[in-house]
Amino acid sequence: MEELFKNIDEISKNKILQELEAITSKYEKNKIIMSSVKNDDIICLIMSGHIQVIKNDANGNHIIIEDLYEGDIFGSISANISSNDFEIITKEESTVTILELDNIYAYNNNIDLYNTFIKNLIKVLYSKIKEFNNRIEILTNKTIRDKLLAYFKIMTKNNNSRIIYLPFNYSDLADYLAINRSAMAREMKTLKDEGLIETKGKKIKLLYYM
Amino acid sequence: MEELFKNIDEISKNKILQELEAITSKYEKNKIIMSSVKNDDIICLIMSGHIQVIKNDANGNHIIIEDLYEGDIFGSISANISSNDFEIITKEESTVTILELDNIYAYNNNIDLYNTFIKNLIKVLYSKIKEFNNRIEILTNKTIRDKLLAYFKIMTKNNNSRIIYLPFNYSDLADYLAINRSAMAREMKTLKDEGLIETKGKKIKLLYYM
DNA sequence: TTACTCTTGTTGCAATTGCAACAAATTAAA
DNA sequence: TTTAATTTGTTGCAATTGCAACAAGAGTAA
Repeated sequence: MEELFKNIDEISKNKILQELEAITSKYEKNKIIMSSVKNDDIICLIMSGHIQVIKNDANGNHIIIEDLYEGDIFGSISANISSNDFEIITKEESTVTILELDNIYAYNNNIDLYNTFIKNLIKVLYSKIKEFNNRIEILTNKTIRDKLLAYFKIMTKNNNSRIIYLPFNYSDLADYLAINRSAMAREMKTLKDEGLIETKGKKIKLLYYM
Repeated sequence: MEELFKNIDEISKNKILQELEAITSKYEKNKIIMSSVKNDDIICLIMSGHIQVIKNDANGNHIIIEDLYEGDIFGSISANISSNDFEIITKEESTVTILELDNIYAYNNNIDLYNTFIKNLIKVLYSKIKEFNNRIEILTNKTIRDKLLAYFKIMTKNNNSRIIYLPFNYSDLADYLAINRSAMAREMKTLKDEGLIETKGKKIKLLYYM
């Protein structure tokens, strides 16, 4: 079960969702999600599936802002997601639940249950912040090489292993790092030639010390 | 009063801080803050002053990760802040309070007070996420021009005005956008020459429609 | 197997950016 | 006010990156 409902049984979970007037929707693969919620301050929780938040800019760049799986959240959070050039796309059939923050604040029944839920929510928000911090650390590097190395470093730290299994293909990785795919491929080759990494498909082995 | 203690009077605030075993420290201007807290999951709240989280990389780049004022939070949040190349620097004399998440979870007295505090905390975390989302939107642009325009767009949205007062100098702005200062100055000149903006010191007036 | 689609590797070239260095302007301090 | 320190503007040049185009490879479905 997702982190947000940790230590909460199925019945209580449904009760909370109902009392918070949560809206759950199911989407087929490769569909663009449109929110019908007017309120800006919402939390969208992925109950199942795989979703990406994408930014398409005027130059035809296709950037992966977030790559999300079960238990992850995203928001209208970015006041920007409502903007034209953002898209939320299902990469697999997915189920999404939308919670309005105002309802969460207003909620007052069932103190014990509420407390558990709220604490879980804080954990979820906190880890989102951590994740974004990592993302920012990567993106603030000026060169492609440094972005790649920063990405490797964070993956290594998260998985406690010097062998990285990319969660997406190289084209998507470039979109995630906001760099040009072929320029990235060129730099990957340099890293290999210098003996810093070895790759086999989506498996990358780091050969240097950090 | 900061958002975190909204609707909480001074006495109750101190009570909460005490019960959460919060540690408050005061720092002179231009000091590097070192945390003595071992725990990774902490929330550092700026009670007063001005603080920057800085990343210095091997190439001598000096990046402003966060620019923070009273009421803002930062964390060891980035698992990276403990890392060598991160620095937390006071730009003015500042007071910082460190809260451990575990203590917040464990807290159980005084339900009403706790509830108010927790809801405030959720708001604070949520707005941090929004802020980071904006930051990521800016940083994922490939060109300096697009980074500047994205920055202007967000500033315009936040302040609901097409006149922007930069919160820092141009050198720091470049560090914040993770771009080279002189290359940024060059691009600013181009924007001016094209009649898209007018500047006077730290005041920037947008002349185009979005 | 064959045909088709999607992903990856590679390359030359143009555009953008970083870097360094210095002058001009502004701000702060004595 | 005078001096010193910091910030801003500018430029040429080198390095990096984006872009486009295409070949090679991998994966899928018929």
